[in-house]
Amino acid sequence: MTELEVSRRERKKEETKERIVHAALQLFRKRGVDATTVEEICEKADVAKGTFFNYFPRKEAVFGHLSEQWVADAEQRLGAILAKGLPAWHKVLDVFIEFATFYEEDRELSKHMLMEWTRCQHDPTDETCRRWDELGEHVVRQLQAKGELRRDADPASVSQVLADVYHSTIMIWLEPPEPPFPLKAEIRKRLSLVVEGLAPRGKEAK
Amino acid sequence: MTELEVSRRERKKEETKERIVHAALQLFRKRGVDATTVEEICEKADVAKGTFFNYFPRKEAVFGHLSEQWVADAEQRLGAILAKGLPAWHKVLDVFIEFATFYEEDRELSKHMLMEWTRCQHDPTDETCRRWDELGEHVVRQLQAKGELRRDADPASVSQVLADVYHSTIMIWLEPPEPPFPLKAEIRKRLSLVVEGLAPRGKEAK
DNA sequence: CTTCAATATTGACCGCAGTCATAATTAGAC
DNA sequence: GTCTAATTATGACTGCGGTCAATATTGAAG
Repeated sequence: MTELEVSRRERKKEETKERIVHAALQLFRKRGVDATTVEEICEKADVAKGTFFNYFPRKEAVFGHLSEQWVADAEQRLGAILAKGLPAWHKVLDVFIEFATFYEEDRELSKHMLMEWTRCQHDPTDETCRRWDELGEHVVRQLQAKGELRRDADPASVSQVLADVYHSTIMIWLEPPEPPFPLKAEIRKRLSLVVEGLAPRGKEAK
Repeated sequence: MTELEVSRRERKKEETKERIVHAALQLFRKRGVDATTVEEICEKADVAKGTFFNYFPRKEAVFGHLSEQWVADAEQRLGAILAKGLPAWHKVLDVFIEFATFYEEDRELSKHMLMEWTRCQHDPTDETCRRWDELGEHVVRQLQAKGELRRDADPASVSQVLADVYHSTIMIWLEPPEPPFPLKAEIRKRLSLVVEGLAPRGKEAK
């Protein structure tokens, strides 16, 4: 078992993980996250309870699997946009707006997903979040290079600020029983606010 | 029992609540939040376990008590600053910077406090958070009136963006084993970034 | 095929957050 | 004082997340 192709073990492992994720998401959607027990998930995935915790440290950690795909997709798209030499900020913004479609589909699920994301956000060992950070910094640096963002601002700070504003806008939108405002418009508004700047300009300044 | 002064009942209630909060915080600090059980808290506060949940819906809800004082203090100080007719943004910033001192003192505790805050943030029935929102909007409107912020920006959005950036900067600072950067400097940097604006100015713009 | 170390699975078990039916206090009415 | 309704306290109990020691499976080496 020294080949490049994955061993049977690896395949089975992947497959089991996939089964668990599928079962979990299905139940989460139907019954809600809190009302779903790990045992129910395991029953549906046909594994023992202990097995679940071999794959995920917490019940909610299954969301991490979604985040992975998420980030991979973002890397893909943003990379493509930046590769062209054109002004890119609006295109970048559009990608994030489009991602928001997912949140609009199942608000309950999205809430828990974002909470899990927040939880992992600052864990230095979380691979997915670190990739997200890398990506953000990369994008900001590129935008700076194109002259679309102030060059004197620290890329890490800027990208974190933008990501925080993005996520917290969604969180605010998710919590109340009914959506309080059109999500995508508000995201556009707030991110633009940060990028365009808040301080008064030219003649408006006193 | 129709007087203005609080009844014995009210007093006892307040006192019990206070006892529980004190016991909880003391144990949280010593043993850590997760390692402290509700029963331990109750033993120390000399009440039964059920009583705890008469006062707080969750173990972590005791932090809400701190948030109350917090917000009251902020209302006080920011009100005073805005009452003077002078330019106020830097003073406002200073208040938040000063508040950060608390977080620097007990990082473990602060982490849980902020998580609890985040949890309540979007609950429309949470009195404390609603007051915080009010305060934020009020401050932004005042700053707009003084010409220190763009007047065309929605006060609610702006204040939420600033609050989010503030809190998430602290969260990032709190999570790793050791502080990754000087907290206060970073808060100043990021909030200024938002307020001063990110887009390139004048000759730097292409 | 047998052996063996590494890896994966299992489910009985534990600890604790949170509930709830019952009991005790309170404060006012009479 | 007694009675009563409303409020507050209580702790036995439940359900579930998460652990872990025991068991089974795997794959390679001999």
